[in-house]
Amino acid sequence: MPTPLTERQNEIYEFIRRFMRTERKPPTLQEIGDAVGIRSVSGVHKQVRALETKGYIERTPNEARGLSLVAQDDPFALDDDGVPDLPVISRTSSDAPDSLRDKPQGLLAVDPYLMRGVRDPEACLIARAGDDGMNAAGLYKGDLLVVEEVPERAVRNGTLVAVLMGETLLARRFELANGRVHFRPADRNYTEHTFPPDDPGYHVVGEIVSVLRRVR
Amino acid sequence: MPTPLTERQNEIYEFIRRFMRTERKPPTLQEIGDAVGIRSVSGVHKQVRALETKGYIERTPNEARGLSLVAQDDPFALDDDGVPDLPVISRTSSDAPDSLRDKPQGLLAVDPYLMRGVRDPEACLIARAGDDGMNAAGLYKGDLLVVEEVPERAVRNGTLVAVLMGETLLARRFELANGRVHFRPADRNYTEHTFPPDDPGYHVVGEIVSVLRRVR
DNA sequence: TATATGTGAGAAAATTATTTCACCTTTAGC
DNA sequence: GCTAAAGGTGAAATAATTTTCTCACATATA
Repeated sequence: MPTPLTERQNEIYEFIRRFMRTERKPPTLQEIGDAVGIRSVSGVHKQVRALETKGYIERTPNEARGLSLVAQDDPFALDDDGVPDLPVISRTSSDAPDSLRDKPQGLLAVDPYLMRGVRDPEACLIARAGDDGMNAAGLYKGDLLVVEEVPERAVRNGTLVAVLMGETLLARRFELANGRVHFRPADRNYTEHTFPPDDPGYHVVGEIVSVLRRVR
Repeated sequence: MPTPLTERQNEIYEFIRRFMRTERKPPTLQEIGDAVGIRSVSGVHKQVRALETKGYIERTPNEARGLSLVAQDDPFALDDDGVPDLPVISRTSSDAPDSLRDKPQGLLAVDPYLMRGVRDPEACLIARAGDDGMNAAGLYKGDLLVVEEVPERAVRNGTLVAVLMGETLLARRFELANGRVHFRPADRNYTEHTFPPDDPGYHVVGEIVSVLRRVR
């Protein structure tokens, strides 16, 4: 995900997730404070606002328990009937790119119809688009991208891929030309990234299979 | 199985379940009242207390959103908690607009996360966008639109709607101005449609909740 | 006529979110 | 060593919300 959390912020974020899973509702500010040891609500309020601005939670003003996890951890534990649950992934600075699945933020059920052409459903995961560089191709920042993990050498030329640049995950068109790897945005305002193959500056997660987006 | 519920009580109980599934938190008394049509909180309070004494829910006194569902013997009561399958609809010339659900093309599982804000998941269906008039808003021809069926008078101004024009289903922005209904495309190359209300030339299916698209 | 059930207005009581002010620690820069 | 900025903590008061309570009325049924 975008900005990394401080140790304290992560402690609070983890508590919120645990609480929602067991209690089936979001905690209040003082419940958070009691749990992590902050005696004053305003202290909690500040922390929670930090989580919000960093994009980890969403809040509804003036509403009791008015917060929700952004990556939608599923506290209601869906159990499925043939519909695969894919892990929603995010990344913090300390994670290695190839251990993305280790701590999924949550699970999202995806109908097999939206995974047509996938060779291995087990290799699929969901990531959020980190910028608007592919708007002209119909992909927007925040979109949930269903991605099939594929080693870079197996990526077909010209396909849409999810690629990690540092800590942000981007959707781009993958092109290999003249021994160089190009990541092409659909929008002229965004710059194309070019690397020698296997440069540590990027990490191809896989090919984009489908897109899910909440409209309202 | 405990005491049976009256019709009204069941209506309220069902609302609570739907709400908790899509919003991931219990509703407040006024949210319940607004939804089922009880103008006074005390009225709702009484109803909710009845649900509690009959053993359908549990409550924590003085706590905001302090209610939780009690698992019933009936396995479907709490735990149809699976992923809802929505009908995918299309239209042929002979169908009446309001019988869309009668012959669904198929079913598609949609995670509740993609139905946030929906009042009634039962009223949701999936339709395909029939043209590229909303490309600039990120909707493309062939996209699967998750739509909450809503009577036209309940559509909020400025929302994205799915509307039938003859036999094609379009995504458009709905605007009611000067006693006329406007369907605005996002793209200048497409013409805006304007009608007097309830003109037979169009049929509003409902509000667009989310978008699903296969990329490859 | 009782009795049970459902509805509702209005206000009090309790909880919850927000704001204001202040202080402490760490870190980077000079 | 000093200073500024950023991150974290906390007390206290206010604002908004949510729950709870008190009263009343209407309808159906035994």
